Amino acid sequence: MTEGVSRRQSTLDEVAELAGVSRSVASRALNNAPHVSRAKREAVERAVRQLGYVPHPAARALATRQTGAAALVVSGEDPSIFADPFFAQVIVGASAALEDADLHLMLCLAASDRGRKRVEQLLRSKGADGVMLMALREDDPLARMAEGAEMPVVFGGRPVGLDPRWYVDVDNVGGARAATEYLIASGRTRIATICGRLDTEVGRARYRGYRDAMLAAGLEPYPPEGGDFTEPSGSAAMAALLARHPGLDGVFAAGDNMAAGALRTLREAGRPVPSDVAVVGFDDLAVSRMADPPLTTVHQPIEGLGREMARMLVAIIDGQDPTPLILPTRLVTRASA
Amino acid sequence: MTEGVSRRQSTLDEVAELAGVSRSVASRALNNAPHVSRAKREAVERAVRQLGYVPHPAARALATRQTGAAALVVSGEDPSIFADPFFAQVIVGASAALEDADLHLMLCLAASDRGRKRVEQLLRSKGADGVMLMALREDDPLARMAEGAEMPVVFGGRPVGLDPRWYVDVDNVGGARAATEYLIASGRTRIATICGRLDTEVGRARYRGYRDAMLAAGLEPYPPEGGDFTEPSGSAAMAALLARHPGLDGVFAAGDNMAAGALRTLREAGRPVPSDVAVVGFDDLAVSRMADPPLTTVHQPIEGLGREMARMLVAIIDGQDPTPLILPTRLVTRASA
DNA sequence: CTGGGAACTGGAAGCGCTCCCAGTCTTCCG
DNA sequence: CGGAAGACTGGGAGCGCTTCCAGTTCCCAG
Repeated sequence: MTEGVSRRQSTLDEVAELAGVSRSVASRALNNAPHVSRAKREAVERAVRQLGYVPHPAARALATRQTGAAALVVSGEDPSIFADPFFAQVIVGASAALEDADLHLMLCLAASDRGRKRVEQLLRSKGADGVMLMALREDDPLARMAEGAEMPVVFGGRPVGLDPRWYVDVDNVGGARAATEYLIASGRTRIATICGRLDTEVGRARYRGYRDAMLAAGLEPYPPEGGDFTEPSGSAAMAALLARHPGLDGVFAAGDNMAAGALRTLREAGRPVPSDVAVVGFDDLAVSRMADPPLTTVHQPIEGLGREMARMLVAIIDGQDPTPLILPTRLVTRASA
Repeated sequence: MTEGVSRRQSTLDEVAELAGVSRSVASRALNNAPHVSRAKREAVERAVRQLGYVPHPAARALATRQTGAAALVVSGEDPSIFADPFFAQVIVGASAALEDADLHLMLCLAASDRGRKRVEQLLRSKGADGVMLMALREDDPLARMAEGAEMPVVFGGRPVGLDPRWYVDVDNVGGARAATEYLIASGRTRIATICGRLDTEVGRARYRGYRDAMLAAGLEPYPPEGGDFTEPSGSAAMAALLARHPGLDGVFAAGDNMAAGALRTLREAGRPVPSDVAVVGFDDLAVSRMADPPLTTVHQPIEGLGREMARMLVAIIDGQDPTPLILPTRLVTRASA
């Protein structure tokens, strides 16, 4: 019961000595491996408690060649891309799943060259047991590094032009199609789109979904009006759209932040939503509920994305070979469309 | 030039052998320590490049007793508290500063008991070189753990009832006072407040600032109407306030999310902002710019908070003893007040 | 009572790196 | 030209843990 508060960090040797067993037995007891008699196991446990012993992670890592950590790397030249609440939710999910596997989470914001270099080091030095990779753009140097890495790598969202072995993605095409179809079903015919960066697979997939739905309904898809998933870019794109196609009566924005920006521009332009222009977003971020009017949007399981990525990674680390996963999306109708 | 792509991870011994030097020299060359002749240093560098050698972090950690990582732990029983974009910004700042010091970022969301246990292990096993601690509540078990830890600990925001040696905080009292004074200066007299959790120092400090300003102006401060920094809580608190004090003409909300909620309730209640009720928030999150009307709020340097925490931690790790830091806040006037 | 196997035990060899230290080689001053 | 300060060098002892393996002990069928 006497929680030891020894100054110096105690070692396994000390535990073994106090328990009157050899270091090997103590080690086995600790990792509850077989071949330890009940008596000694208990003696070791007692000693551990008495000494307040905690194994030294580095030593263990060195011996087992496992670090006990997984990395989540977020690519993007501007670190503020990470400020998008999207990532926070991914992290919540990933963190929970990693906790279940008793792995620590290392976070790498690979924005600068320096940051990328460090990620590369991490990959090559086996500084983690596995990596989750997010927000890759076309020709992202991180993709190549990851390919070469001898380490489990799970992609969050498919990277452009690559077909990785392990990834978790969201049904972007289906979601975008559903959103557009909803707009069409509500009687809109001049439906434009504000799309995300087209050098990302998300951006492309959502545009593809929009276009598919338009074509299927015999409508003319608008050319992509580009945003970068941020609120200001959505606002600007909406303004451009309004200037070019004043007669539009519907907008599918490939992200809620952009949709919020579009809403702001429409409000400022005196175009009531949804009576004049209907707007549908994508993501179902908190902002969609707080927007005015509340945003009809495509819900995607963001936390689930993080969770599944982590789970998949854990499975790979455990020697399994899970199959890629595509998470479903679903339309959430609110007031904006 | 031949980037080696050896399957197995190469070791320092191999580098040394290839360079024709001893392991010691190779090690010194790598860490550019003194006592290595120019020739050998170059030979080592060449060998490193040829082998694509990257030092093994665990081995290094074991030998140096330094892990090369710092942890950011966010406390809170509900992991979704972390979804607040506030933390994302803190992370961006901290990440950048840690990168400068070549430290990795470990993220711990200490929500469950299990999570807390893991943090404790981390603290006691020296699994990181230092820790940044955020969002502590009154009687947070994490505080005690941190006190006992023989590891540099920097607090982000002062914890309730403790006076830690190292912390970075934001001038919450001053910011809240400025916000309230602004409301007063604009002629409002019946100014209520929606405060944050009063079991956190932030919540208390902001209420104190509000109260100070009210008293100084000879006005009667309203009793704290409680929120928990989330949008729904702000909305609910506003509704309660409206029911209790229909005549109020100003509200200071101790957080932008809550302010956004208040705005929503006011809109739904048909109380125009700011003509009828003026609203000031705190945080200057993205939502404040996107709100309708755009929110007058107290800007706090969130990324700076993260950055300074990390810098302070690095300084401590380097053996210095920096003094606590209180970052300034400043009022940003927009349309809501 | 035996022999044989299963269950247990602890010595020892690493894991890959750092760093102390004793020894070697320069170099330069008196 | 002798010698010592000073710059280099590499051997070796760890850092704390896991794990292989040879040796012990124990139990039970024969």
